[in-house]
Amino acid sequence: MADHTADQEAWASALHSHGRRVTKQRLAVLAAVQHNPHSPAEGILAAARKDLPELTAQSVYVVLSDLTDLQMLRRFEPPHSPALYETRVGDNHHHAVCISCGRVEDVDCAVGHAPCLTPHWDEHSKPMTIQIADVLYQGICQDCQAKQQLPTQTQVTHEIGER
Amino acid sequence: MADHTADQEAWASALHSHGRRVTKQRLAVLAAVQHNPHSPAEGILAAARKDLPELTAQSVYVVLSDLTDLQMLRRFEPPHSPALYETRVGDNHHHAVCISCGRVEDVDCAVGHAPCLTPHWDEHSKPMTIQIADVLYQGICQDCQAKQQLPTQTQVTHEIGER
DNA sequence: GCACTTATTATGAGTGCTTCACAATAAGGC
DNA sequence: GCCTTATTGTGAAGCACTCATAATAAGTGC
Repeated sequence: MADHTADQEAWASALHSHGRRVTKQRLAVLAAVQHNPHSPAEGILAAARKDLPELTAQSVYVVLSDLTDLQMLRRFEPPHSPALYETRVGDNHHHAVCISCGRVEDVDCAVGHAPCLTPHWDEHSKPMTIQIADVLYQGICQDCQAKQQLPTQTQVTHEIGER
Repeated sequence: MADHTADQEAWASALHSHGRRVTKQRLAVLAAVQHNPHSPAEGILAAARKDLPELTAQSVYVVLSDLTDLQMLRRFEPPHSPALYETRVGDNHHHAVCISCGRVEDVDCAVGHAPCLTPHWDEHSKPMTIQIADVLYQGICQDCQAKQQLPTQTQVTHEIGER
């Protein structure tokens, strides 16, 4: 696995290069996102508080937004879910979400750089200059598929569900 | 353009076939979405109230959710924006949003049926059975591009902006 | 056409996620 | 170590949406 100290130093220099101060709150948030990819703000807060109990939810929101703007974090908003954050940035990868349990998996970008797809404009629309193409895959994960096979009486489908 | 009466009759029979009653509220919402594609619930409410002033916001939310579940409407959730609705369903088309003004354009599906893309799973992730691939294109529309050329002193960029 | 049953809508309050305004704190340059 | 200003904490507010319940009206049978 990655070396904690190395991560911290890399983050510190990245923060410096963006003119940001290196605070324990920012480092705690970055470490929490690193170790809990695809987590919502609330989950980041809980994880970061293990190292820094006095951290507040509002600080987490501020830090997450700022670091996302700086491209040090990436925000991802699945339908019917709060925003999720990850440290994997700059590779334009995509996401697959399970419509049954909400689990998120990374999917490599087929092309490897943005935009990875070129739109086919229909005749009535005005073309835009595309910068990014985000692909959201929706399906059923292996675990949920297995659960759906068994239950004849039990019927324990969707834990979070699509609502 | 489309014939209003024909639309109404088509919607009425579709509602019947789903076991729903044909109410003026549902027809007003459908007509409002038809004439204002990519509008949020609030916009649908405003449009529908021109025909049906006593319609309430809560009813619009209920009707939109129900019709979306029935696949008579499609819901689309751009980042930092409330959900948008459209009557174009069943063709798995995609969307392009302008990051400057928020304008939305339809983009035909590259392949024409869902899923239109097959993910390349990275070695650490557990593959899912994919049912839908939604592509979200983000870029700058022609109008905003034109605005960004001119202003040297004026600097009137982003009206809604990415925040 | 008229009453009746039940889906649908209106009313009003409430929830989750996120942001805002301002005061308290602390990072980094001198 | 001190000072300036970014950053964080505190408390409240906002938006989009949902929930619970009562009032209304669509569609059915007579």
